[in-house]
Amino acid sequence: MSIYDTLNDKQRMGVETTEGPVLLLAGAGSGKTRVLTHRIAYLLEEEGVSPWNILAITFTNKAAKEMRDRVDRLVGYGSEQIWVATFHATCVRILRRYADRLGYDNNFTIYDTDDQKSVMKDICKKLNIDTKMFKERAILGAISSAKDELISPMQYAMDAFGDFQKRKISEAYTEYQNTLKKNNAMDFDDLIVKTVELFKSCPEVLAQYQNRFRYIMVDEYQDTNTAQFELVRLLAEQYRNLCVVGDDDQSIYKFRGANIRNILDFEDTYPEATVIKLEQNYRSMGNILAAANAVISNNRGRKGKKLWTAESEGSRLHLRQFDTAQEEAAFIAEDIRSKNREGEASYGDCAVLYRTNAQARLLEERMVVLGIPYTVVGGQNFYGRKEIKDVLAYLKTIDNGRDDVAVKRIINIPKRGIGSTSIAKVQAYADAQEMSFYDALCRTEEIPGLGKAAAKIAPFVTLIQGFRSKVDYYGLEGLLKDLIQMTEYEEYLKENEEEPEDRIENVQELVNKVITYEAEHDQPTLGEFLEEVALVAEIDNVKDDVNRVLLMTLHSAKGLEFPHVYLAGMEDGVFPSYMNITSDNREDLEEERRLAYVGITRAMKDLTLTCAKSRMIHGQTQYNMMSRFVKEIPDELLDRSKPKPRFSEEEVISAYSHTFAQRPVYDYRPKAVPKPKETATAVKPFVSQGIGDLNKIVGISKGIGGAKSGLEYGVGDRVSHIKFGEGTVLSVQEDPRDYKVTVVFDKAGQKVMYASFAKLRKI
DNA sequence: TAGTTGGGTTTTTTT
DNA sequence: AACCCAACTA
Repeated sequence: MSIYDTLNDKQRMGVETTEGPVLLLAGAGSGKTRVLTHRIAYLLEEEGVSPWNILAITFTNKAAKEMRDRVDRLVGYGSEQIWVATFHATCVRILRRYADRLGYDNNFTIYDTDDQKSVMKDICKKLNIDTKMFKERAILGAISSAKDELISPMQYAMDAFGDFQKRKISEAYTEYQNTLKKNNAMDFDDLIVKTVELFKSCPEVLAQYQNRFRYIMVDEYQDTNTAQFELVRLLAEQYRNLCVVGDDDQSIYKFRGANIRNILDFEDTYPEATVIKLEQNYRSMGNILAAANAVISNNRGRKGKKLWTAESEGSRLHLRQFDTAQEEAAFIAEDIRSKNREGEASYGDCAVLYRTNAQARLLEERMVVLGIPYTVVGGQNFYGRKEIKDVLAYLKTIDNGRDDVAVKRIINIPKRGIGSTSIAKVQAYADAQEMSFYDALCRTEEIPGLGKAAAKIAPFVTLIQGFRSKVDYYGLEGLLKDLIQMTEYEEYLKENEEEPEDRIENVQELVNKVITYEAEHDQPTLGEFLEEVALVAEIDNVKDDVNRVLLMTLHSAKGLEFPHVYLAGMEDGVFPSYMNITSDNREDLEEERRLAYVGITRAMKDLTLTCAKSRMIHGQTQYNMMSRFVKEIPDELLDRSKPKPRFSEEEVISAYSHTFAQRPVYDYRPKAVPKPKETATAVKPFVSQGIGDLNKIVGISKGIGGAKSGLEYGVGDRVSHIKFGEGTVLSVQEDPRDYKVTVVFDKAGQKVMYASFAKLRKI
C-alpha cells in the first residue's frame, strides 16, 4: 500500500509523468493540489530528485504554504528545500541577488498601488499632463498592461507614434520607469518584467537557474500573463520538465493581464506535451455540479471538458429573490444562524461570496446584529492602513534613502511645519543636482530660498541618521519601538485621527508582527521584513481552522471550498457587472461567466443563490433583474420556494431593533485640533455601543447555540506566544474583523493583540 | 502652513 | 455613500 494507491488513473498519470512538458487540465475540485503534492513526493521518493531541483509556483502565499505542509506530511523530510512560492516572491528572491546587474541596488523597495499613484501624480505635474483628461489610474493601468505584455517604454513609444493619447502615456511610462529606478524601487509588475530582463541580458544567471530547476510546476496556469509565461518558458528551456496545472474555465484575471491563450495554446508551444484531463470531481454534490456545467457550457472559447461526480445529487440549489439588498443580507445571516442552531453547519462551514467588495458592508451589518462570528477577506488590507503605511514609510526611509515616496510621506508626519512649498523647493534642488530627495534634505544649507524651513528639516535628517546608525545595534524590534517613541507617533494619532485607540492598536500589532518575524528568521533584516510585508495578500492571513463565516469576493474564493456557500447579489448589473454587460466584447461576458462557474463550484453540499430587486449603488437606488447566469441553470435543479420564516416574529423584530440603520451620519474626516474628550463622547459611543451590543449578542448566541468562539483558547487559559513566551488570557474581545486578545505574559507583561496575527497556542 | 469646505469621482475583480 | 482633491481662509 503506497500513498499513490488512493489516486485515480488520471491523477496517477499526472503524478508519474514527470518527464517533458505536461498540461494538466484540472477541473474544479478534481484533486489538483493532491496531484501536485503527490507529484513532488513521487519525484523525491521514486525518482530520487533532490528537493533543491524542484520549483513550484503558486498563486498565493497561502497556497504555497499549504502545498509545503502537505508535501511535508507525505514525505516527512526535505520539503523546506523545495522552492515553493508565488511568481512575485520567486522573482524578488532572484532579484535580491542580481538586481545590481540591471542597475538597481539589491535592496530595492517594492511599490504598492498607493506609491505608484503618488509617483504618477508628480510625473503628471512635471510633464504637464492634464489629469482631468488622463487619470493617473488610467495611465498606470496602461503601463501595467504594457508590462504584462513585456512591452518596454521604448517599444511603447514606437507603437505610439501617430496617436496623441498613446504618446502622452508613452512619455509618462518612460518617466515613470526612470523615477522608479532613481528611487531604487520596483512595482509589482516590474518584479516579473525585470527578472525576465535579467535572464535575457545575463545568460549566465539564467543558466544557473535553468540548471537548478530541473522540475518546474505552475499552479493556476490559466491566470498567468505573458510576462509570467515568458519567465517560465525561459526557466524550463533546458530540461523542459514543465508541468502546468490549470482550468481554462476558471480564468478570471484578464483585467490583471492574464492571458488565457497561455493555457489554450500550451500544446502549440510544446508539441510534445502530454495532456491529462482531470474530470472527476470530488468536491460537490451532483446538482451543484450539473448547475456549474450548465452555466459554463454557454461559453465558446474553452478546451471543453465535463465534470462528473460519483456522489449523489444532493439537495437542489436554493434561489431566493428579495425586494431590497437589506432583506437579502438579513436572510443570509438568519439562514446561517439557523443552520448553525440546527446543527446543519458550523459557522466555519459557511461562506458568502459576492462580486464587489462594497457588498460586504450590508452582510457584515447583519452578521453583527445576529452575533455571528465572521471574517471579511479583502477590502482594506492591514498593510494598507494609513497608520501602518506611515510607520512602514519610516522603516523604508531608514532602509533605502533613495525611496523618495517614503521620505515624502513622512517628512511632515508628525507635523514638523514642513509644508508643500518647502518640499517643492527641496525637490527642485534634488532634480537640478540629480540626487535623491533625501540627499537633498541633507544639504538644506545649499538650497536657495528655503529660509527658516531649513531649521525644521535638520532635526528630521538627524532623526533618520540616528535610526540608521542604531539598526544593527538594537535589532528590528528595538528600532521600531524606538521609532514610535522618538516620533511620538501615538500622540500624533491621538491628536489628529478618528478612533486613535484602534490605530494605536494596529501599530502595536505591527510591532508584534516584527517580533514574530524576528523570532522566525535566523538572520532577520529590515529589507527582508519590508519585502515580506509588501507581498502578502489578504487571503494569506485567513486561517481556516477558525470557526467563522467567511465573507469575500468571488475572486478571493478561487481555490477554496466550503460545505455551504451563498452567492449574493445575483443580479444583472452587479453580476455580471454593468461594465461587462455593456461591453461589446463577447469575451468580457465569458470571463464573468467563468467567475460564476468558480462561485458555484466552491460549494460542496449546499448552494444558495440570492438576489434583490433593488439596491443602492454609489448612493443611488438601482433596480436590477435576476442575473442571466441564474437563468442558465436548468429549472429542475432549483428550489425557488419562498423563504420560510425560520424564527418567531418577536425574535426577528428584536434582532432588527439592534440595526445600525439609525446610526447618525457624521463626517469621518479628522477634525481640526479636536479636543479628545469631546470627540470621544460625540462620535465614539455609537460605534462602541454597536460593538458592545455585539459582545452581548455573541455571548447570548454562544449560550443558545453552543457555538464556540472560534478560538482554541478562552479567558483564563494559559497560552504561549512565539516571542513573549507564556501567559494567561485576560480577555477576548470581538472586533468586526478579528478577536482582540489581551494576555498577561509572565515575562513580557500585558499585551493586546489580534488573534489571527498573534498565533497564540493553548498550553 | 494648517485646517475647512465644497465639488467631483468612483473599483469590478488583486499579486 | 464614501473618498479624494483643489481652492479658500485664518
